[in-house]
Amino acid sequence: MARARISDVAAAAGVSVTTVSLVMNDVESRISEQTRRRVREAARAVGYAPSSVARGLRTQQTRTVGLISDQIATTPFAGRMLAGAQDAARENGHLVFLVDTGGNGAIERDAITALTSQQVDAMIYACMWHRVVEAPEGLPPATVFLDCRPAAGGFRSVVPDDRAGGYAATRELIRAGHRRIAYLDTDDGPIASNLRHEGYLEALAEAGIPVDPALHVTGATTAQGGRSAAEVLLDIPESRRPTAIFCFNDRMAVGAYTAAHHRGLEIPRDLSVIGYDDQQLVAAEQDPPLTTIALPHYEMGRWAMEVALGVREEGNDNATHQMECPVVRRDSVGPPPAQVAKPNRRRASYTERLP
Amino acid sequence: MARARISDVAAAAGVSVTTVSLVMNDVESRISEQTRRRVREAARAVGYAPSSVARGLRTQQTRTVGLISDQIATTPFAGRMLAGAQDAARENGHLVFLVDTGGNGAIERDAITALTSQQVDAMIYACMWHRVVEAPEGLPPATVFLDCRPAAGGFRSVVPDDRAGGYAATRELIRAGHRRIAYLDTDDGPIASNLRHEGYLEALAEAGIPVDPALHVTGATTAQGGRSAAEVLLDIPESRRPTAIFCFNDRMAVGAYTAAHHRGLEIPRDLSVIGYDDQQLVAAEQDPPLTTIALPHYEMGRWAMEVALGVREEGNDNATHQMECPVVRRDSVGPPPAQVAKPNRRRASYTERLP
DNA sequence: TTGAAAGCGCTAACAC
DNA sequence: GTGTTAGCGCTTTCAA
Repeated sequence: MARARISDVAAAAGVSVTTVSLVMNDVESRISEQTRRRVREAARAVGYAPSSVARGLRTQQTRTVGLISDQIATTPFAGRMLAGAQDAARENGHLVFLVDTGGNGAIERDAITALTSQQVDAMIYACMWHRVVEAPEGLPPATVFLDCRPAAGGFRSVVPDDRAGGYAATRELIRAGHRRIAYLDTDDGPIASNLRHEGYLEALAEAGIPVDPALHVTGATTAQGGRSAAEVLLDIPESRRPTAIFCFNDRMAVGAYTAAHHRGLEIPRDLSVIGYDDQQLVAAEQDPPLTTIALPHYEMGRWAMEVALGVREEGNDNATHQMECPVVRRDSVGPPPAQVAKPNRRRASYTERLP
Repeated sequence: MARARISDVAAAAGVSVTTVSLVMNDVESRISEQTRRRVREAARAVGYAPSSVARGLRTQQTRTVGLISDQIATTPFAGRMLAGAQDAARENGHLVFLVDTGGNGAIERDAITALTSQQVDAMIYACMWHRVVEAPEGLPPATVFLDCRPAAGGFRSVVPDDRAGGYAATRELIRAGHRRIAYLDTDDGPIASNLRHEGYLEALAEAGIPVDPALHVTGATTAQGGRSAAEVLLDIPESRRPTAIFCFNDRMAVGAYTAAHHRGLEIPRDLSVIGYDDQQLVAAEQDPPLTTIALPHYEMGRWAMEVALGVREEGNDNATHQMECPVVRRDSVGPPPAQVAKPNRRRASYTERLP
């Protein structure tokens, strides 16, 4: 059976289409309560669902948003970001078109064309990790960049505050009593790498801890990469060896765990470790559960959508919004082992961050 | 500046809108090559992008698909499934509306209404793990169920062949020489749990291996759950202790690793382990990398989309399509340790499955 | 080989 | 309080 049209409802209720339209859209109250009821009943009776397509054509507003992302498939981060964007879209009565380009330029161009043809009300351009990107041609100027920043500016964008995150991670270790703190960095070149390093240096400087270049090592952003880099650190003679390692991400932190275990070092008794990302199914499942810095993916997704839909006022059309990365305390950070003497057996107990 | 309309192109090219429409849609070749060129040039000149909304209203085909899923945020599986669906949609010129309901019934109902109003050409109802579900009201009959099966039937659906997967996993261990093979199951009650168990029993029976109830243990589907359950298995006196463990999923297998390591058992020398899911950032990153059974998420996503769009013919509108779960060989399966005597130091080398 | 015109289902300006 | 009608931008039938 074919879709019911507004005229079917009008006929069934014995009114005009105008009346039906007015009732369905809750416009003014110039319609009598009795008529409203009759219309609504008729609509239900004929199984009427208004056509968003016809409405979109008429009003030139589709109540849809386009979300272009480079990779949803290969990173498990995507979920939270999409969830935030989705929730905000739903709360504002919008549906989202999701297009995953896999980083392919041709697909990206086609996606922009297709979404433009669909006359989406707003567009979001998302990356799955913090990056600086060339803004592709054809994006509407109101596009919001999510977890990335357009190289030439000109768009609103939201990214994590990696510098503050690096600072917070290092502060966390300093506060636990550490002075020989390593930064297990990556050489894969993400923009976050430098930013977190800056935060690390800032926290060190603030605490009056001299920088030891030997404590800055690098590796690939994998468990294996983290393990190799951690081994370099643990090879340092004990007097100068780090008592705590701040890892670029959770995966590398897992590698640091492995390296430590292979030398009989127990975490956090002999070595404190802090990660970054708060990656689901990774950070919390380690033994001991990994203290880490969370990327505010959900919040960034929500922010981007709200700004894109215009429900959140953001003054500058050309500004990058930085979002805080909170510390998630678990059990991989404790006080440093007692100097020179026997290792200190006391084990700090940290509790999981409350929601 | 406002969108260019088809009439703008017509005016610019000095032809009628009919001609422009015909050219833009590559209909017949009744238009002279010269006119075609003129039209295309004019379209480019005025920056014309046809309105899918107007076209959708006219043709009653929107070239959009609705994909409703219960959870994209909380499982890292989603990505591959979405990627498969996306790719198939794109290849067929369709855009996908993604709605994540978080399992909330009210949101689900609203989503179905919204997608119906958008007049999507097809609909997919996806779960993030293999389940039997109550089909919600209002789904079009042509909806395809992805990674789940409607309890009452009546829809096409695609799910992983968990029974065959359990069989394959167990076969893999039998072929490596094991006879005392445990099934580290879950008591969280997913439908896959029983199916994989059936496959396990079938492989055992086929090989003439008697079933030892002590080798069937259960736990929560987490690393911690896997660890506790594995400890029960490893507490069994060595003569009857399993030499291989088939784990319900990769996370539980990680727990089995931990339990083994805490007893000084080396994998795969002293104990072989096989997982399920081939979960990214988990299976491959273990030490040693975990041999596992892959869930065909990408393929299922693609299958569902192709069937939904009608580009793949599937006879029965009421049939459940089962998809193979391939073995992914890594390094956690080897021959059983030599009986009674000293452990066999030989270590089997398996190579990663080629793409 | 090309064009005129109807109409997809809805909203909103205007008339009553 | 309610109804008539034009028109959103396109496709497609029919006529030339």
